Amino acid sequence: MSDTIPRDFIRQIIHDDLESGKHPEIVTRFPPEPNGYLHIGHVMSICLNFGVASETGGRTYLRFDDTNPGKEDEEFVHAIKEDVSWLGFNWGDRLTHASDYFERIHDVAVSLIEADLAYVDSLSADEIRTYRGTLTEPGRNSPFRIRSVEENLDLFRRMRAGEFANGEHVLRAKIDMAAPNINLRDPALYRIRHELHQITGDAWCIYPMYDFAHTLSDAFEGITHSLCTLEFEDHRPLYDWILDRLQPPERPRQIEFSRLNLAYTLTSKRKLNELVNEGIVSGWTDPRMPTIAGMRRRGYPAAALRDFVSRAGVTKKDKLIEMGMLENCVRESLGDTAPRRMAVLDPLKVVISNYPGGQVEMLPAMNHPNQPEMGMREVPFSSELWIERDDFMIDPPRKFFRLKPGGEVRLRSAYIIRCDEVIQDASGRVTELRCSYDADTRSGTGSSDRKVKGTIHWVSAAHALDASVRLYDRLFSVANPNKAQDFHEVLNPASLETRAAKLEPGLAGLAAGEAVQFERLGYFCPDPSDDKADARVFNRIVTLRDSWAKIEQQALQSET
RNA sequence: UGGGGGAUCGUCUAGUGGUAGGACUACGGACUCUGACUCCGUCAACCAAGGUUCGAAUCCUUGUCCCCCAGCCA
Repeated sequence: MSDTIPRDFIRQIIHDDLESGKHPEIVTRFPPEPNGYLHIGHVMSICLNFGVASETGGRTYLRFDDTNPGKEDEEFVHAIKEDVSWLGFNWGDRLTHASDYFERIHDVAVSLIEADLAYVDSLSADEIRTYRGTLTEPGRNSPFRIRSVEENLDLFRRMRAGEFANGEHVLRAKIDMAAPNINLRDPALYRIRHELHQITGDAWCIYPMYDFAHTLSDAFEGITHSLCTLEFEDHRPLYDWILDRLQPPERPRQIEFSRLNLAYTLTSKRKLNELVNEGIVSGWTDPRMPTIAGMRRRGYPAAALRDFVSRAGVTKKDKLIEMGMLENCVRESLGDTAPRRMAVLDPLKVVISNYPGGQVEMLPAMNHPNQPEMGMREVPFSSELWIERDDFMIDPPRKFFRLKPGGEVRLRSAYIIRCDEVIQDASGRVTELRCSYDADTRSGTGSSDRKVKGTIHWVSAAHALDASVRLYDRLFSVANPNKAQDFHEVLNPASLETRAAKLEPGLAGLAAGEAVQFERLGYFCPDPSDDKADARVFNRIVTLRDSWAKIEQQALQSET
C-alpha cells in the first residue's frame, strides 16, 4: 500500500527538491486575506500547505495578507485562526502578517527606485487603464515613466509622508508596457490609502499591492514552495521578476493548482458576502454556507473535510465536485462514531390499545448496532407513541415494509405492533393509529426473533423531548451557481425547513455540536449557537442514504 | 484576433511507451430489529484526426473545446 500512495504533482516536486538537496527543509504558508470567512476551497489550500510541510518535517506560516486596510477586519482574523486550528493544523509561533514587513517592503521599493526599476506615476487610475492597452494591443509608456531617480525618490518619500491624497500617485515597477502578459505592463507596487490599518494604525498611508507584498513576504519568511491557485499563474513572471531583483538566499517557487469547486455552492467571497448582507442566510456561520465555520456549526467533522479534499486531489484541472462526495465523507466519518438515537420529525400519534395505560417500561437499546462496546441506553415505552408519518400508508405500494392497515411492523428495540384502526379527520388526514402490541415480541426476549419485514423508530409521547429540528438542503438549485447571471434566481427556496420534532428523552443532555444518528433519518447535532436548554434546536448534518426513496419512485411509476 | 493554463467513466482521480486502475454516484444482489452499515457483482472513460512505434492515454503534428488575465483587489 505504502508504495502505491498517489503523489500529486506538487508533492512530487517537493519530494524531488528534498532529494536533490535544493532545500534542506520545506517551508510553506497559508496566506488568507482577512476580509471574509474561509470556505471549502480554502480547506484544500490549508490541507495542502500544512500537509506537505508536516509530511516532510517542514514548517508552515499562517500569514495574514493585510495589505488593503478598510476591506479587512479583526473579526475575520479571529475566525480564520479558529477555522485553521479546528481543521487540525498548528502554525506554532509562525503567525505573521504582511504588515509585519511593511518597513522592509518599503525598503525594497526604495532600492528598486534607486536601480531605476520603479517610478512614481501621476496618471489617474482611469488614465493608467487606458495606457495599459488591451489583451490584444500593447500598452504605452506613461509620460511619467522617464522621471529621474531623484525625483522618484523624493516623490515616494512624500507619498509615505502623507503629502498626497489617495490616487494622486502610485509607485510602479518599470518592466515592459508592451509585454503580452498584462501583469508585466508596469504593475502598481504601492498606492496611497489614507486609512487606518487594523494593526499598524496610522503608521502608513501607502500600502503595497498583493504581488509585491506577497512575493517579498514569501522571500522574507524563507518560503520554499508558494502554493496558490491557477488564477495566479500569469502572475508568476512578476513574482519571479521581483525575486530576480531581490536575490534572496532561499528562493521560493510558486506552484499553482486548481481550485476546488463544490457543486450547488458558491465560493466567491463577494457573493458569499451578499448572501450574508442581504439576510439570505443567517450569517457567515449559517449551516448552509460552504464556509468552514458554517460546516463546523452544521456538524461536519474536521476529519471528513480533510478526507474530502484528499479524495479530490491536487491537479491543474478545473473541478466541480459533486456534493455527494462530501456527504459520503461526512457519513463515513460519523458512521462508526455517532451514537444511535430515536427521533420523530413528523409525528403521528399511535395508541397501543392493549398496553396498560399509565404503564412505562424502560427498554434497553444499543447505542450502536455494530459496536456493542458503545453500550446501551434505556428508552421509555408506553401506550401512546409518536411514529413518523411517512412510516404509515393507508394504501401503500408494493414493497412498503412499514405500517399499513392490518399490517405489522417492529418498533425498534421494542415490540411488534399491528395496526387495527386508522382514525382520520374530516379532510381525510390520518390523525391517529390504534394498534395492538404482541407482548411476546419485546426485543431480546420471548419469541422476539419473530420476523416482520419492517422496523420503524418511535418515541414515547409522554416522555418526548420537544425540539426544533432544522433540515438543510443545498443553497442553490443549479450545479454551478457561479455561472448564473444572477445567483438570486437560482437560490433553492427549500434550503431550510424547520420541524417540530419529538426526541427520545435521553437526548436532553446532549452537548452542542455533538453528533448522533437519529436512526433511519440521518446525523444530527444540537446547534452550537441557537440550542437552549429550554428550547432545543438541532441541525441535520446529513441524511442517511435512502434506497427507499428510489424504490418508492419506481413503485409509484409502475402503478400508473 | 495577445498571453497563460487545462482536456481519462456521470463526478474526482491514477497512469510517466507494455492488460486503462481506484473512489464517489448509478444499477443488480446478499444480509439486516436502521430500506442504514457491511459484503458481492454490473454498467461506465483516454477531446478529434493524422503520424512515429512490434506496441501510444503517454512521444510528434494539426485541430477542437473549456478556464484565467486589461483593480490604485487578493
